[in-house]
Amino acid sequence: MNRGTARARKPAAERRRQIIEVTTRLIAERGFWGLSMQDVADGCGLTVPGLLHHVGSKDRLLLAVLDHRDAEDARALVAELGPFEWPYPLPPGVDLRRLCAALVRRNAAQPEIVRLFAVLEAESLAPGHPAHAYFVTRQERALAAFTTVAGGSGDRPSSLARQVMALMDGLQIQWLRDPEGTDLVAEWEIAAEALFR
Amino acid sequence: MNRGTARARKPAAERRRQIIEVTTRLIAERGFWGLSMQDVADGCGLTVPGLLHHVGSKDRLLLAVLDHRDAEDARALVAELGPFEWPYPLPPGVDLRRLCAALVRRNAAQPEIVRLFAVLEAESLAPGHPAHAYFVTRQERALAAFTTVAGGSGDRPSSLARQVMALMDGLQIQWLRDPEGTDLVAEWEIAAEALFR
DNA sequence: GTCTATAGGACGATAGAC
DNA sequence: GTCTATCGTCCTATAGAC
Repeated sequence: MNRGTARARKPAAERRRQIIEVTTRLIAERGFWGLSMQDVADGCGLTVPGLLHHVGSKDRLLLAVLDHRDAEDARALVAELGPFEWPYPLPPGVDLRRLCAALVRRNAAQPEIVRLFAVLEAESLAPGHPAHAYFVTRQERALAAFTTVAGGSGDRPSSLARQVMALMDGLQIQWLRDPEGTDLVAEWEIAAEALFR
Repeated sequence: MNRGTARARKPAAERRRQIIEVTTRLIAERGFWGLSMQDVADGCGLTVPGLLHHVGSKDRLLLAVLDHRDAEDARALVAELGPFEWPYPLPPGVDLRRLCAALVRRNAAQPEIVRLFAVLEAESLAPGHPAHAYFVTRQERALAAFTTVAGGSGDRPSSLARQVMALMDGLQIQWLRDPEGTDLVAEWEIAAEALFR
C-alpha cells in the first residue's frame, strides 16, 4: 500500500528525533557494524535516501546518537545533583558513593541504553571504528572526574575510580545477559559495601 | 602474481589452524558482524569457496574459534593448577584469589584474545547472535564455579563471584582502550586487596 | 583441497525530479 | 522533505571442474 504515493512529511526536528530513537534501538541490538541504513529507514517509514538527507552518512548518524545520549544524561544528572558541567568534570562536593548509586538506579531503568553503550564500548576498541575517539575521550574524562571525587577516600583515588567504573560496567553486562537472575541495584550495593569500606 | 595457478595445498588440520588464527585476529578487530569471509580468505591465501570448504559457514567458523579458545585455556590452566575439568567446574581446593591472579596475568600477555572476548561478549547479548547461547552458558558456568570456590570467603559467595567477574572484565576494557596508561596486573592486585579483605 | 563462475542480495551513497 | 533510479561495491553461499 501507499506505493508511489507521498509519505508523511514531518518537520526536520521531529524526524531527527525519530531517527535517533530508532537507531538507538537498532545499535543496541546489532552494534554499529551490524546496523543497516535500510533498517533504520524502514523503522522510520522512510527510504534510505530520505534518511540520508537528514543525517548525511552512517558515521555521522552514530555520532548524532551519542551526542543525544550525552545531552539526555546531562539533563537527568543535573536534575538529580544540581547544575554542573557535562560530560564531566563533576562538582567537587559530590559524594562518589551516592553518585554511583544514582547512576546505577538510572541505568537499571533503561536496559536498552545500557546495552547501546556496552556494545559500542567494545566495538569501538578498534582504532578504525567511527566512535573510537569518542570512547577514548569518554574514558579519560570519566577516570579524571571520578578520581577527583574519590580524592578523600584513600591513598589511591585513581584506582578506586577505576574499580568503580569497572564494577559498574561488568555488573551491567551480567545483568543484561540474565536480567531475571540479576538484581543490578542490589548487587551494586553489596559491591559498593566492599569497595568503599 | 600467481593468478590462475594453483595455490599451496595444505593438510586440512594445518589449514584449519591457520583459518582459526586469522579469524581470531579479525573478530577481535571488527566483531562478528564486521567480519567478512573475504578478509579471512585473503588472510589465509585462499578464495572464499576454498575457505568455506573447511568451515562450512560463517556461523560455524565463529563457533570453531570459540571451541579452540576453550581448548587452549584448558591447556594453560591445567598446566598451572593441575588437572581438572574445563570449562568449569573448578577443583574444590583452589584459592579464588590465586586463581584470579593467574587468569589476569595470563590475560595481560594476550590482549588480542581478551579483546576477542570483550567484543563478542557485548555483541552476543542480542538473542539472534550466533554466539548468544555460548555466552549465556559461559556466564552461568563461570558464576557457579566462582561461587563454589568463593564459598568460605564471606556470607554472599555468589556476590563475591559476580564482583570478581565484573572487575576483571571492566578493568580489561579500560586496559584495552589505553594499554600504555593502564597496568592491568597492578590494578587487579589493588582491587583484589579491597574485594578479598 | 582448491579453484572459477555465478547466483542472488544487501550495502552506503549520489543525482536529480517533485 | 521525500522520492525514484542508479552506481559500484561488498556479501555469503552453491555448483561443478580439476
